[in-house]
Amino acid sequence: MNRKNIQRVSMQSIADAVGVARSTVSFVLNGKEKEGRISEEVSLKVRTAAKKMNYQINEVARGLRTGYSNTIALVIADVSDVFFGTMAYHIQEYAESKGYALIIINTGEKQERLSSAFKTIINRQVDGVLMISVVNMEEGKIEQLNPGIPMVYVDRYFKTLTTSRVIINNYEVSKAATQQLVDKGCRNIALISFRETLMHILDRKRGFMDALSANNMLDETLICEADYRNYKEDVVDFLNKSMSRIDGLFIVTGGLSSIAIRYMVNMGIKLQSDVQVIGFGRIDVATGISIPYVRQPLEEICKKSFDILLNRIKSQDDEIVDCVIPASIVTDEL
Amino acid sequence: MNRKNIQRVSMQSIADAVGVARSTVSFVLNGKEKEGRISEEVSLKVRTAAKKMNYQINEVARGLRTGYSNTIALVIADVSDVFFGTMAYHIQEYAESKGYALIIINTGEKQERLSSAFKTIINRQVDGVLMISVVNMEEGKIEQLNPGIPMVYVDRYFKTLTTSRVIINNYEVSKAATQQLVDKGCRNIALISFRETLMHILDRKRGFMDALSANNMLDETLICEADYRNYKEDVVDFLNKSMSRIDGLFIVTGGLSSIAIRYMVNMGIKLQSDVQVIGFGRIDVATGISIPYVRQPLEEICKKSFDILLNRIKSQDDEIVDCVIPASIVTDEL
DNA sequence: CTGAAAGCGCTTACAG
DNA sequence: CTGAAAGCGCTTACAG
Repeated sequence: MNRKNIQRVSMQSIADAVGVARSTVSFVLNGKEKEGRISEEVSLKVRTAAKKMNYQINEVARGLRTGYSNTIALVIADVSDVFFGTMAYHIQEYAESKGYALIIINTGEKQERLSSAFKTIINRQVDGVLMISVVNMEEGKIEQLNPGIPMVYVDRYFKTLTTSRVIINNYEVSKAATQQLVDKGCRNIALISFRETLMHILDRKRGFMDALSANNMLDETLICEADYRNYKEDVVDFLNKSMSRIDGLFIVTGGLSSIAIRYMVNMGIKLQSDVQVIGFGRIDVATGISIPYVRQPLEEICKKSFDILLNRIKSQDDEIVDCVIPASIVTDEL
Repeated sequence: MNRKNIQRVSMQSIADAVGVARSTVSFVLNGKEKEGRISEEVSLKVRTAAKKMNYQINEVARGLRTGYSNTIALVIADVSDVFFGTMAYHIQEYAESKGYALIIINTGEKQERLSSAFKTIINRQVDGVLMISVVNMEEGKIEQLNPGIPMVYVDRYFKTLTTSRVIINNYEVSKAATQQLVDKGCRNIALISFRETLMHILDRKRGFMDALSANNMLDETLICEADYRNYKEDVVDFLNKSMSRIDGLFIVTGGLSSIAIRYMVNMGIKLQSDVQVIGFGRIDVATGISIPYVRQPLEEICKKSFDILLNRIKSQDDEIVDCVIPASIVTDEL
């Protein structure tokens, strides 16, 4: 049974109204008058009729015919997280401006949900995927999870996987941030990070360690690598144990920063005097003190990712683009 | 030019492999063996082949044929906001479990973007819309913006518009929250709200005012109605002017709470001793003090909204459902 | 019990 | 310069 309650105007109805073939309507409305060798006059008539009848193309029909749905998918752990949500926002805005709809798929960081995501993506003829992959992925499995359509990895990436990607200069900015703690006079600097196989986390850790090694200050007992399934407890445990020895703290993600700073505020620790902190991403915590952080240019990352993806979709070449966008260390006004 | 690089298995290829008509395949794979009067034996062969060949239905083709895309849209101000992002998360999860994909459309609270949203929705044969409408909508305009497909208003609603909706008990819970401030001994209780035509905001204000009137405590000069385009400044201005006179504060949204609490923390005001606060939505601010708030049961709201929408899509009846889900006042542990 | 056929609304190679 | 026709991958009323 077809959906009868919605009567839409099709190219055929315009063709009937104007008195031409529907192929003519299609050529005109797609701006291919040249290709169809349609006269100025007919062209104008079609346009006018289409506007008057308020024609809206049926993307589903076009999609079936052309193989392109003008839809892209964003695969993400959890849109309700500010970091991911902000990416989703920028991507949707930009995609819309380019005529694309955005399907969002949450994975909850679960590997098995990636394959169901790809099923959806294939079923719906999604044209391309912006992928923020899943935590602690087994290296071998990633390659298999290739839907065979254009895909760009955003923010997170894998060493062994050669796909286009857009990331920030994780190593360099982390090294600089750590050095900044040293420059402020910290001598016992801790790292709060994840136990992870994702490269961006490893790069941040490497930046931290190289900076401290260069200053002969590395103390491996001051490195906390939380388990992502249990990171709140892990961070709190670490701080309970080590806080008294720490005068500087580098934290590699926004989620971890929230936890650590909440803890310190609750414990009455004086931020930026008892202990200097630098986090990743704006600290969304009203401490009454401004805390420097690594600012990731999310809008730029999203637009760049989309551009690369779109180019890949349209040109069908298989060139792999590896784009690094520099992040900077900033301190917001209160 | 068709997309040749992806070779997918169609019902036809299964039909060829098994040696039946593709209509038979369709009946079997849709669980309509009865309707197509297909034998057990053929049915089994088809299923086995489909599994072996890893058949994935083409939803675009089915959509064109049936008129249903198995896609719903969430229209929202801004996914990067925690409140909206959390809704998006729950809706996507639930929709996926029911076989639906979720398209997200941000409006940025702009009226004109609603009509472009509806264009997308129509173009893509979206089956239904979960609508979190736009701020300060002109009443007359809402009715016109009807895409003619099933729609459920979520959280926000209009007085004059009769559509299905899922909301919380804004009036009652706000009255109770305000009364709670009175019970704690506050005598100069302020309201921070928006200058708005949306009913949920008006209801919250009404709850506040009725509670204070009943206690003979209403002071209209302690009501701040911020302009949403400029709400941060408006809130700060109000607090600058009135903070000294206030011992209780009721704040009607999470966004406003953030601003107000940040301000107070920065000014060194002692929360819950200098001034008692109750907000809407969890206070995402590490103050070292736990602040009570109105907890909106977002997952429940989202599921209920989706259920109502789905029912409307499937049954095609025009019954209007008006669902009120009770919110509660809670205080989280630190 | 099963298959051929029409049709959803497009696009585009082809014929005239 | 323009139109008839095929086909994208499905669903389903219909004929046998």
